[in-house]
Amino acid sequence: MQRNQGNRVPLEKIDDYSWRIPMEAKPGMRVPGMVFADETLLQKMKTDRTLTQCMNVAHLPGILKYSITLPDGHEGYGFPIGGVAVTDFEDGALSPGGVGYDINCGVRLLTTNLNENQIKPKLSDLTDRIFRSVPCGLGSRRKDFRVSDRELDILVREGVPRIVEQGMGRVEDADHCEEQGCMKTANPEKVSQTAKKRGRSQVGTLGSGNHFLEIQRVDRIVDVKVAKVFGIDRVGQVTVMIHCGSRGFGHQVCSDYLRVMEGAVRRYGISLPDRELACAPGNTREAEDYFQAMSCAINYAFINRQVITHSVRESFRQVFNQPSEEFGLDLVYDVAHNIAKIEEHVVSGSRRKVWIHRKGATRAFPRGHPDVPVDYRDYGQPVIIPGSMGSNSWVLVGTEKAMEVSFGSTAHGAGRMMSRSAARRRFRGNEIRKTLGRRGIIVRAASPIVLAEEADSAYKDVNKVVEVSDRLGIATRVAKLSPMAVIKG
DNA sequence: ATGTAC
Repeated sequence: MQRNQGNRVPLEKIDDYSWRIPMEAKPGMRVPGMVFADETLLQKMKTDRTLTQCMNVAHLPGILKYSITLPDGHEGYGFPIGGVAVTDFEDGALSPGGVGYDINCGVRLLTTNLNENQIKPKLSDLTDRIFRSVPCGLGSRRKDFRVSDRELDILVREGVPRIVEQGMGRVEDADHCEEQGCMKTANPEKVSQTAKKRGRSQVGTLGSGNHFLEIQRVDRIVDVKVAKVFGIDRVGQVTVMIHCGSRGFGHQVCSDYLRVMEGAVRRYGISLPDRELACAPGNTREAEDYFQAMSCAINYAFINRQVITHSVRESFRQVFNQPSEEFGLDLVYDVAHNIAKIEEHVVSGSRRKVWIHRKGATRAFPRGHPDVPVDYRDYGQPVIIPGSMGSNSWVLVGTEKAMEVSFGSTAHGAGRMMSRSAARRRFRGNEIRKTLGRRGIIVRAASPIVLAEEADSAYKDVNKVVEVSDRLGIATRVAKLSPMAVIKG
């Protein structure tokens, strides 16, 4: 049963990949909506509340220019997943729903100097070893790495550099993370004890759902020059991709502050079309507290991916009996795709400080931007887009066009097409495993149910999503990756 | 996404 709510949302076609929802579509909209998609992806958005939610977001106090839905957009909590909302820094809204429950869910990519044929004899052993050392699945905990409340406070305040100091990484890793792996605005005093308790035993765990760890091969190089700068120089080269977030810690921070924001909505008399958009003006205590707590969760996800990276490097060392540096295993980049930050953008011709919410959206800053790591400054930031299980993933590069039309942002992945429950009814985990096996892909999963929920055909085609980004020019294609082994929650 | 619940 589909509600087809989106059919009632008026759309004006601007070009083949851009559609405007006019301000007149719904009373109370402060700006138009802007949907970046091709005809096919747009049709998919009409089967759920995506377009309605895009319109709802346009009601946020202080929202600027337009409410953006990206090609992978689908229905989420209040805001669509695959969306960008920018508000005025002084009195514009900051909203937990615009970030999502999995704060700083994100992706990092490691390159190796191995070719697929060199890794194949050891692939099964390597996958097993990683699967054993990185706990995955719902509620998974790390037995060999637990921290006290005091240590957790230090970790979430200091982020990746702290983990590196503890011997779980290389000094250069931090430079290849968004925010250098640490939001300086993190303040653990604003995080509840419940969140900390949940977080103590989950640093270095993968989680469940669409999270995964893959050993991949380079399938195709589109932009040879930029690929080389990112450390990708040949088809068949082996890479490792880690996709996960802030686990129970971030989830609890989101829940805690959604409640705070519901109070703020009443206190400041904010009128919204959906209570799931709960927010506070940026210059209030509530917004500041959320930002400081969310910054801790952002750092939590960064260190989570850093500790997992360490486990991957250790697994390579053990399986091949050589130091991991021998294989490269360099960090290309670590991107966040569920995050709110303070940035500067040009709006109506003038430069201003704003709150930016990227929910299921990847930053795509161009060459020359000071926030792009020095190693990539002349080319643009690496944009890493994970596919669904068994499908391709992509590396793109940020552009000036993204700064002009999407506040320096692009899509974040395939985006669901079928609900989890529908996928469970339609597919069997073991069948999915066999299908992947026939394609030569090794699968290790904590639960067969998750395999069914995450079946590739429950998702949109990531290649199409990436194609729209490339055609629009809001991040252009660099290299296509395909899985050799996949570890799932 | 998440110790499937105020």
